[in-house]
This record gives sequence, C-alpha cells and structure tokens, in this order.
Amino acid sequence: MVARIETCDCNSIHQDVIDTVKDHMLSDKKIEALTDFYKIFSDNTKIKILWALDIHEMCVCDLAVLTNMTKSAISHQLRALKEANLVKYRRDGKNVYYSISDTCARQIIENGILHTINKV
Amino acid sequence: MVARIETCDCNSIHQDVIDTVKDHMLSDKKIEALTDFYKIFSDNTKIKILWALDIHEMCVCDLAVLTNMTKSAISHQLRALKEANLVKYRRDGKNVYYSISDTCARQIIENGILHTINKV
DNA sequence: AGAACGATTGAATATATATTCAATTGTATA
DNA sequence: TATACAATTGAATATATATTCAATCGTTCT
Repeated sequence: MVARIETCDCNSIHQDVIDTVKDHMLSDKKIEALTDFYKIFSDNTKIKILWALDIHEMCVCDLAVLTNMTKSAISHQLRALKEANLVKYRRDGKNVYYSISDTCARQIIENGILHTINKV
Repeated sequence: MVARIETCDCNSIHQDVIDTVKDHMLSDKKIEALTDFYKIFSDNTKIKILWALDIHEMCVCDLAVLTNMTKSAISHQLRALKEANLVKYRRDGKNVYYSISDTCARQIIENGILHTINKV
C-alpha cells in the first residue's frame, strides 16, 4: 500500500527515489534566480541588443534603427537589461548611450550558440 | 541631414556605428535557435525536472509527486524536453522512465547558478 | 520661454507559454 | 475480456511577457 499524496493526482511509485532526489534538489530561490536569469536570454530582441552593445555602445535610437523596432520597445527592454545589471548607460546631451556592464552576456550567448550549432 | 528610416520611429544618429554592428550581427536563425534553447531553462518546472533526472531516472508519477504537480503538466513539459533532445525515455510495463540524454543540461544549470549566486 | 527631439513611462493590447481538464491510449493482470 | 492505472493528448484556460500607443520628461538650441 503506497501513500496517496493529497496535492498530486497519483501515487508515489518509487518513494525511495523521490526521497533521494529531494535531498539533492535545488532550492526554490536558486531555481527562481536561475530561470529569471535565463529568461533574459530567451528573447530575440534582448539578444540582439546585448550582442550589439558588446560590439559598440549605442544610443536608443541607433538600437531602434538596427533592430527595426520602436524606441519605446527598445527602451522597455533596456530597462529589463539594466535591472539585470547586464547593461549600463551614460547620458550625453539628448542621447543616452548604453553599453555592456557584464561580460557574462557574451559568454552566455556564445555558449548557447555552441549548444545549438547543429540546429543552424 | 540624416536619413529617415521608414520602418522605425526615429532618425539614425550614428549610421557608421549601426553599419559596423550590422556587419558583426548574429543571424536571425542563430538568434532563434539560441532563444529557443534558453527558453527551456527559463521555466521552473523544466529546471526541476532536468535537475531531478540528472540525479536519478524517474517515471512521470514520481516527477509529479516530487514537484507537486499533475502528471499531465509534467507530461507536457517532458514532451518539450524530449523535443529538445535533453531527455530520453524507456517504457517498462505501465511506467515510462525518463532520464537525461544530454549532460549539457546540468552544465547550463550550474553555469546559471554561478551567474546568479549573488542573488540567492 | 518655447520649440525640437531623444528617451522614458504606464496602460492597453497582443502574443507566447504553462497548466488544467476531460478524454483517450497502452500495458498488466484479475 | 474487463478492470486498473500510468501516461499521453488536445482544447480551454490562465498567466507571463513583449509590443504598441499616447503622454510626458530631460536636454539643447534659438
């Protein structure tokens, strides 16, 4: 007789395995931080922006022209990248110039390309 | 006088920079493959499944109990992981046992943890 | 001060993805 | 063959994220 777990729609078939795995499981906080991190690299626009800024600092207008999107859309995305500490900015007159603030962005992108190279 | 780009809502301020960056830009196909790849690692449930399977092969029911989710939800996620060639499976009687088919999953997760460790 | 324009913002909308729900399939066994 | 149950599936729903739109802010220049 196996225990019926109330919050699940089935029986636990291999409770020993479940217990072992539970002992080595990642914490919810780590998982949350991890998925938030990779969410940034799951969006085409963000990748374009990060890759571009790694080549040269650019203002919002330039990024909009480059990516063929509106300034507003780019600005919203830049805010997310700023909050993730992946880009920094400096204002010069009417323009705001964005640049890479953490080289990990390029590493993550290049690593991802390595893992997907067979699909391109 | 700078050129007005029709498909954008602004002028190109530094056309030289835009041209340089365009020359070194990633192809749309590469970006698409890359973001598809990282989308997998952007979901809490998928991370839990991948991490668990890296510890021990498990059947759908076990994964459901472990993650406190329905078999159906787990099954849907397993399909996505299967399509990404990250997990494989074997049927044994009524149970289907899933396991890791590409060690890159663990690498990607551990690498992500390294980059987010300061947030946990 | 006011006009021009790059940039940002918040709300509305669109879009993509995850989960739920009900029905069905596959296998074992009574 | 009928029943039990693990697993899968497709459609409906819920939820998260991206983009659009209109308004506003910040700076420069006249």
